Amino acid sequence: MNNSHNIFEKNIHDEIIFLLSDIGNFFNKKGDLIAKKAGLTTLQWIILLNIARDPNLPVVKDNDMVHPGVLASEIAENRGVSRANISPIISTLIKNKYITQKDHSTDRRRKTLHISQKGMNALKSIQEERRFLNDRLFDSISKNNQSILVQSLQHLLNTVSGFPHEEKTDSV
Amino acid sequence: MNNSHNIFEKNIHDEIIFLLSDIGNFFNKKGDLIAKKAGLTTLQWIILLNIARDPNLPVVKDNDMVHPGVLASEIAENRGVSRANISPIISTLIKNKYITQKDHSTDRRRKTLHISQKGMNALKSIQEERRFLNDRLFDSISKNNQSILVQSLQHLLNTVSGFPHEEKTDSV
DNA sequence: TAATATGATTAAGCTTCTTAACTATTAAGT
DNA sequence: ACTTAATAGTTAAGAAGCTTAATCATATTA
Repeated sequence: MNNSHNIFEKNIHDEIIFLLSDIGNFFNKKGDLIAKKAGLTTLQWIILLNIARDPNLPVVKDNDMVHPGVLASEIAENRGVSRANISPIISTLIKNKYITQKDHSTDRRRKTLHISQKGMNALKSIQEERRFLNDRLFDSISKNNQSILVQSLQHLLNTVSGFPHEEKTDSV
Repeated sequence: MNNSHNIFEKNIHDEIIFLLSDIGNFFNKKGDLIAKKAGLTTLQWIILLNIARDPNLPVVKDNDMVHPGVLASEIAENRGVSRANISPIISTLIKNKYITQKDHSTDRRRKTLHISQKGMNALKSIQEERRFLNDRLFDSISKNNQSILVQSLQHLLNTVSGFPHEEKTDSV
């Protein structure tokens, strides 16, 4: 085997990053297939989950106490994408009756988003299939390692996204 | 707080999936910024790493013993994407002298890909910046948890990608 | 030899994402 | 109070990554 051109060292950090990138890509593609059965694209589905406040989503902020419903800008912030990216998808979801839009009570720039019964039904049908696949996926990873996984991933996401100013972080 | 519309249960598997998806997306975007400094898109960079055989990439197959260099179809398989997706990017990389292409010794359908000095230099400059960021990123995750992370992620990737026929898998 | 499979490419089109420009409304500064 | 800033949302134009289908050349197999 000729490895003379291989200047790279084995490095566990790089390895983890590449694994995360590949797995993320895979789930985004696989999500496509499942969501498509309910007539949604992956993004539409994720946005719908945000509006329905799925408790398993990594959430930056939950303003349910401040106002009922969800703002497009809050979804964009949670997803780490631009508002411009969310906007046309919201329009489609409204047009297809998965969600409704209301005027904010005091701030007329804002429009709050609310999931409809049809949207809820779509999420439920997707959820069933997902739950089945996911549970099988984690079958052979121990409970203990699953909880280490969650902690480490939350820590990584917090570090790379919203909180670059954090000086002290808990070790995991 | 009004949670009457929240029919979803807290579920660690869903939580992990969403975290993986978000983190994957983030790294793909962040990779963009770093790769761009070397004049590459994320995909170009990943493909270049495949051709240079970075040992940290999750690899399905390494055919270095079968033939020197890398085939476009091997890269597509490793990345889990179609050959059609890879093709124009290979052309660009050749045009920009990051890689070279040679005829396969015995099979004239095949074209083997080889990284050039310019390609190697680009990878080195990207690598430096990445190494610095990555090491900081994992600062507060213990060595032990890092190795659990690698094992679990490898297991997940193997399960979801190439090996759906596997009946028995090692517990991690 | 004929049918089939493999490797690579091209064309057309979809989804996700971006930045920039725009409107409307609210908040802040002086 | 009045001008300036920031915030919420939309739209337009375009880049990147992906797909399937069609095509061509070469290899394999039956």
